[in-house]
Amino acid sequence: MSNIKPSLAKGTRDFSPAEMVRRNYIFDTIKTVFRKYGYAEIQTPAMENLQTLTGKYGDEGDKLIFKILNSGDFLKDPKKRGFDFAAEENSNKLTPLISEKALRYDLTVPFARYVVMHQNEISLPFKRFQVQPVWRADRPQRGRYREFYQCDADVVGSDSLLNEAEFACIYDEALRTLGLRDYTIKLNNRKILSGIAEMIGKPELIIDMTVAIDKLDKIGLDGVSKELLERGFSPSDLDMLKPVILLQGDNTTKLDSLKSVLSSSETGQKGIEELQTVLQYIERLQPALTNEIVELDITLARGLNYYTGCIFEVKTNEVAMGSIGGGGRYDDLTGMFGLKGLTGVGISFGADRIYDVLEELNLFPDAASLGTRVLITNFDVASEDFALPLLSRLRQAGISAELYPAAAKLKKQFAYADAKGIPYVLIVGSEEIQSGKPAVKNMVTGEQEHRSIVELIEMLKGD
RNA sequence: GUGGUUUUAGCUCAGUUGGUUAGAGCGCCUGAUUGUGGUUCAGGAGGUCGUGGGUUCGAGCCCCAUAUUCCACCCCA
Repeated sequence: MSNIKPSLAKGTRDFSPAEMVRRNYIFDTIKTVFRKYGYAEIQTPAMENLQTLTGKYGDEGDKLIFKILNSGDFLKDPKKRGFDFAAEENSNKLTPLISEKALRYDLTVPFARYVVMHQNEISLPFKRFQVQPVWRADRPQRGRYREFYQCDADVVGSDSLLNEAEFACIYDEALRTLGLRDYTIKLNNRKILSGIAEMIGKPELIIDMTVAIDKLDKIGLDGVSKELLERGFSPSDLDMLKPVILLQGDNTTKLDSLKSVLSSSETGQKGIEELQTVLQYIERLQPALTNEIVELDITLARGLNYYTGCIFEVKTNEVAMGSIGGGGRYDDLTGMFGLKGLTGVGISFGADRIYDVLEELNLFPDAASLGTRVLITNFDVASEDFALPLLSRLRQAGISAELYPAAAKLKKQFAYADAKGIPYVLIVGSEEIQSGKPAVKNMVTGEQEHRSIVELIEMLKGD
């Protein structure tokens, strides 16, 4: 066995016990809110058939899918089919011959596959949530990993805009429960963007238009104008676009101005109506949300091309960080798997980014109450004999307890408790065994006193 | 995929134009304290300088390749 230096695969991370406590706190909070709104959890495999995933995320996305090499002699198949290694310029045509499986790239496409495969068992509307890792062969950066967790909630088979409104509430409730105080839930509608493109008379350039104006807060109006010109828009198009992009005021004001600007576009009007309905629903569900936190943002485009209606994006205003969540409606979610006419709408929380935000704002609750509550020190065989039944009694009472596994020096045992953040240490030496009252030391205050076992259990339970 | 950047002790980082034996803080271990952590004091261990080549009398420092970290694009959670 050669001496290999241990290292992590690029863009992946280990999670220590302390980190897991915090990550689970985030996951549990989000899951609890999902359940509260009627979403049920599912899981799908880490790997899917490559065919299931390719072509769903665009050319860029396909490149970022982690493929799994076939087992055995994976070159056998291309050889048998007469694959001409010398003639092919790149490996694209070889890929399907040597790889049949890939790691999931997101949770939405596997969910669509799930719905189609289980259509006879599920009843519509079907509301599911899913918290699992996804993998992307992207170049890692801060807040950007090759393995990261998505927390998705989607509903299929309901075109009601109540779903959209409830997602805004879910975002609000989860983020508020996690301790965030200043965040914005941005809302837009793909139909409005289509309407704008129609208005200019260049509906075919909608993707180019949205990609460019999505960058407004990043590169400013001048940057956006420059990019629009590069992408095939004329200066007169820009004159028509500018007032729309720079729309100011509260949500009602924005919608009113859009109504007149997009009066010629049926699609645009539809989008405005949808947003109005969503905002009305939110107002009745959670009046504090409207205008305070939910903000209509025409420049919000999001990369995914399959959104057809409402689009969400959530940003925190307390820390400089990319979006911590996003989502939207996609008509015909399952069409790619042969099940037509099913509409879906969903959102996603970026748990890894939320972690960074909570850490920066110091919002994680004290982890001390979650680990071992009490450590029993170990002197010798006699003290072990006394400690073992006590250990069981403590655990039966629901108290997380440990006996130090060796008769090490007390100094070492105390240092262990200290390093692990265990708040109480029991000392059971010969005196304590005789009296039946262990000494209990509070590691925070340093106080130490003798307690009967009954008193001890009461104290540790109540605390 | 494009351009830059980082890598030296367990961790965070110094290290002069290329020149003896590569340093600090924190952490770790031992003792002061045979029944007491966190504070204090004394002592100690720990480094193929990311990896592989090259230049040189001599390389942590210069050159090439490669991996890795972080950053800006592209894109995205």
